Amino acid sequence: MLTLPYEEPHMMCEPRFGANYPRESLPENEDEREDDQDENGLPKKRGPRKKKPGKEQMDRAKLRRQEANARERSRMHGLNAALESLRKVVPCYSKTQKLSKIETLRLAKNYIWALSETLSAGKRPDLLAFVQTLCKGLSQPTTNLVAGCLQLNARNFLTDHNGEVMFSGRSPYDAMYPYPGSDMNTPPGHSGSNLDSSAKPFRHYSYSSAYESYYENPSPEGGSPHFDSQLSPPMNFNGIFSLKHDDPPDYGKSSHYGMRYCSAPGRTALAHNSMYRVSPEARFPYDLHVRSQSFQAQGEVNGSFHN
DNA sequence: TAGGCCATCTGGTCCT
DNA sequence: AGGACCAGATGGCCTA
Repeated sequence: MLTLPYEEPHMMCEPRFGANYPRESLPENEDEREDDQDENGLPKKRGPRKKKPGKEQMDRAKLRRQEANARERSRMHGLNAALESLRKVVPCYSKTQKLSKIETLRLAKNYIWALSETLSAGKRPDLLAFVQTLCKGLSQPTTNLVAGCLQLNARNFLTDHNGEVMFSGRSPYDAMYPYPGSDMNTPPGHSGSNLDSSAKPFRHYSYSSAYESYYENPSPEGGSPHFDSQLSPPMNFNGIFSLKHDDPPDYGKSSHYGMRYCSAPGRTALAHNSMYRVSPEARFPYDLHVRSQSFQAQGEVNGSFHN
């Protein structure tokens, strides 16, 4: 049903008028419309003539419409807030380069799916498959973003001359985002940061701790992992590359891709299982071919999902 | 400049 | 009757 909107443009509280109707082309007053024709110029059907609303009803209708608009705005703001919180728990969160709404939903769906697959498989997942699942159906830029996260993180994932995984120190993001209530493995001089956190919007992703908790306490009695952080999903993959040896001098400059940071209060218990203090062979939840694999991840992901 | 994304307005529908 | 939810329409902003 097409009816004229209630408000005149000058009556609108909002700067913009919902422009379904080209108001300039409409008569100023509904009374001025041709009574014998409908909006298509066709003769109107006869019937009981509608009683014209009085001024009081019109005012009331205006008020109700304005209230409905305000409610709708508020509802959409709530929806956006929920979406923003969702952005924070999917990989590659950035304050500065936000995923679009649709991409956020897609990535979240893929993320849940990938994690579910991992859990149901009950074994260490394959990185590439995980990333491919993560990127399924995403746009090219978002795929690049996700794959870029991996690639950047992989720069900090080192192996020694035997091909063994080396863990050294904190990740740049540990330095950038001081871990609340924890100085675990904090080398002297690493507690602070000379980097402006506002310029490092991406959160550090941690995969291992939650994963370890899950697999080290397989029985329900053993207690489920404490994922009591609002912003931390149960499991994150990107963080597997967050291990650091040397900070690249251009770290954070050459790319804004980053890693998830599980730093919310309440994560301390998990942090004691952190990747930084475990043997990679014994604890690291991932296949250790990730280094070579990850460097081709972006291309393979792109190839897999965008052809 | 075209296209993508977004906020907003709006009327319709459903539910309480 | 009124609120929540939804989808369509439109214009603004930004970027390639």
